[in-house]
Amino acid sequence: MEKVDGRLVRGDQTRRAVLRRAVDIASVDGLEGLSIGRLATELGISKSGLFAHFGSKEELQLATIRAARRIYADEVVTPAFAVEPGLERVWRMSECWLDYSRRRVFPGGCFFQKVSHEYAARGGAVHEALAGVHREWMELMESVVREAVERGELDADPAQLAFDLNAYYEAANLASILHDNQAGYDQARQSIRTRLESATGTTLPW
Amino acid sequence: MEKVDGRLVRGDQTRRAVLRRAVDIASVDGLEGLSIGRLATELGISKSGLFAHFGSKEELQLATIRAARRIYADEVVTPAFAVEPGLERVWRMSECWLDYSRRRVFPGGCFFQKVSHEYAARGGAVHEALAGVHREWMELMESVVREAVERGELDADPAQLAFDLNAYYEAANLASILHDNQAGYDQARQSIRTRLESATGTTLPW
DNA sequence: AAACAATACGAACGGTCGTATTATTAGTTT
DNA sequence: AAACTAATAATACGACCGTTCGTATTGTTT
Repeated sequence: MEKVDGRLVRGDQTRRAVLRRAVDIASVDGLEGLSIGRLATELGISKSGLFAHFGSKEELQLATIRAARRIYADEVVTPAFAVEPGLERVWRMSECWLDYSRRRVFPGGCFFQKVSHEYAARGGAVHEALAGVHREWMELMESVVREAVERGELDADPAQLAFDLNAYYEAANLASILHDNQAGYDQARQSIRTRLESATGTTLPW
Repeated sequence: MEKVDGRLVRGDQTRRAVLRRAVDIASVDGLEGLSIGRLATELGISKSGLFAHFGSKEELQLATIRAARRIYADEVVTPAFAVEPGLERVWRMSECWLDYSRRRVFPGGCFFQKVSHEYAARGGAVHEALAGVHREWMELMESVVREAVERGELDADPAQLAFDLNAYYEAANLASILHDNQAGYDQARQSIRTRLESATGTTLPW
């Protein structure tokens, strides 16, 4: 079944609703804390009916990761790619990331930071999926930086600068959740600006 | 009972063994994944006997945090304070931190990074304890940086530099666990060096 | 030796977990 | 309207969770 000329049918609607709730829960309580019974209760559906959509907890977790990745792409990557490649895009991506965290697109802050730490030291398919997303993201950042370098707008090692920027993002995200304030975002913004200005030799126009 | 002229007595020995194992488990599986039954089985003691030492799961978690804090102090703070205050100590603390992570003092990497993310978005005493340790650590870093600034060995905003350094540490720690390699440590070391050199105007002697 | 506290134990509690099996409802097709 | 299929629900299972209880063992104090 799945789809009928673009319209969603019953099963897929449910699946969507489940995953939308799942990413929110997991961003707060993790992919382990995401329990099938709880998810079903919160959505007002039966545990067994929900379970049938995924077949196993691990499949639910993997589907949740894919759903979160789509949201992340929409909220961070797409808007950054709306501006020209180069330094401006590097800056924009940083702004988008901090905004994505600050706006609490996921109520527990960045979904991937949360669950990556949860599964960092464990084996299994969930770990592999998260390691893959992390690699993918770092490579994306690196390529965005590299475009700026190739255009002569930045003098830096792309991998190194991507590492630094990502480190600022994550530190800000954790601090803001842990202490429930915004101070980390301002510090990160300042660090990003300083880091980019020292790699351009000029003052950023933003 | 507790102690007899410095010698540990039975109960305290058990408590120590429990907590030593608890920090290791929690660094991999979190403070939630740290279950009393599992802990007891691994140590070859009874679940109820172990439980009696703490009275509640939350108390066990809080005691585990305190135990981890002692280890962290021994492994990171104390060796850094063995050298003179100032720039050298800033550098040494960075080296100690990366080494603490790399040596896997806790098998899952930095205990506090792991469990801070676990409890960042939740309420309760465990969250408060972890937020407190985080604040304490950031203030310590800041004061170490400030000493270097006051001696004229560094030109920087202490809070800002502490934020950056801590961000590099944590990014390296996560990358190394998630991808099971050392690349993040080299990148962090490079970032720290560059950051400090740009704040001194000179080349670091290390 | 008697009394007392500290420590550890096994068994059991009510709950929740993920999962499997079986039944029922709803939607589409003929 | 009947037949078929996809989607949801009901029920049950064993495993493990944190916690409580009663009891045995050990060590200290009197």
